[in-house]
Amino acid sequence: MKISKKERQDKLQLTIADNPFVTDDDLAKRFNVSVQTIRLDRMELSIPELRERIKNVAEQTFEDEVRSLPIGEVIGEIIDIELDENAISIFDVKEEHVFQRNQITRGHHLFAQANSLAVALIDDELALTASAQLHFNKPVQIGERVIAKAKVRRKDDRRTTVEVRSYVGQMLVFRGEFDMYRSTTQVEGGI
Amino acid sequence: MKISKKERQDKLQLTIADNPFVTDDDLAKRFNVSVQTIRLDRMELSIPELRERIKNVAEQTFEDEVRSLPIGEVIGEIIDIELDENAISIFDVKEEHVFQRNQITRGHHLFAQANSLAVALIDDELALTASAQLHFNKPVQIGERVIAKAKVRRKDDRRTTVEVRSYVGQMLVFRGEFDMYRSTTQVEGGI
DNA sequence: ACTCCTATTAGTACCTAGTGCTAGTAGCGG
DNA sequence: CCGCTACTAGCACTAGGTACTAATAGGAGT
Repeated sequence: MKISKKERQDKLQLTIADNPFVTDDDLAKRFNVSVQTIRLDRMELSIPELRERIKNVAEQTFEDEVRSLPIGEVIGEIIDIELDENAISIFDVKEEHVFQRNQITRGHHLFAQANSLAVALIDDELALTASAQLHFNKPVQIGERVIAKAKVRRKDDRRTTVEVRSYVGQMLVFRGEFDMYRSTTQVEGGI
Repeated sequence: MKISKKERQDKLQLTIADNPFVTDDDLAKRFNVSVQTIRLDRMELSIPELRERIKNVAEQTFEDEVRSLPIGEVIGEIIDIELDENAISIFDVKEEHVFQRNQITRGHHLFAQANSLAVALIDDELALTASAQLHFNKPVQIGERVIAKAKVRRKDDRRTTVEVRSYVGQMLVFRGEFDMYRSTTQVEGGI
């Protein structure tokens, strides 16, 4: 009971896509053909050998790691800061920051840029966000550069209120007001 | 100019951790020793061979993919969902989620968990956050498990309001109210 | 000085999962 | 019967190893 070449190659493609870890030998047994036939099939379909497939999978994740880990402590790049007064950071929206289906920046990246800028702005050992009001005014697309401008609005002995406005070009895309604890007095809440 | 065995093995470990794709040959040249020495080192340190290392990286991501892709783009893991009603997700706080200096979870991760849960809850093609009020009630430490519970509060023809409460054990650590756009009508703002 | 020990190097046979190449066969259409 | 496609078989070779044996250099201890 043999299946056609076309059919076998279709199934071969699906099988490898589903599990890149199968050897030619496995495939030969699965489809009741010789190893050589499998190799001819792979060649016709331009499917690389097992080791290359595995390496590709590994390299993908490795790149993702180096791309997302150096978040360091501030999201975006601070280009200007005067402690307890104001600060500016830029954040370039890349592929990993957007929803796949519509290429719109995921909200937590805009929040992260604004919030980490607010934290950096506080001239204190420890600054924690107690609460925040956020407004997402305009979707940000992949490839756009977001410039966040933070200003200290109010300050008393325990709290600081920071307002952050984020722009793409002249357009206000995000606005947030962050109520921040400072650490000199003992903290009872906040992040 | 030779370095000690101990020092070489320490550096070897770092080198491989940094880049699992190096061959014994590369390493031998880098440390000016023979390939055999590298192999003895790897054996003493129980470091598997190149192919195994690559395979491990690939298998990890492959597992991660099946685990995280079907859920799509949610931060944390959804354990229960009733569309347009309520949803629950869990998020385990690891090293990469905290401030280095105090081991407290960075706010945007709590926001991301809550916000992506709110997005997932909306039974619509496209859901964007328009605005949000956040309250960070208690710092979350590394190693803790955050359980976010989302409930739809109000719903009209264009907007849905979702409330998310996040707990560590019995303790409320975060509360957020998300005002969400739905896509059926054209969007004018929001993320 | 001689021995023991560790570190290192060298070399061989073998393994897997292949590539690249040549050659041969089976079945079918015209 | 010729030609074509599909398939199979075998050999040499490759990378990046494992597993093993053997040799050598240098120092510590006696």
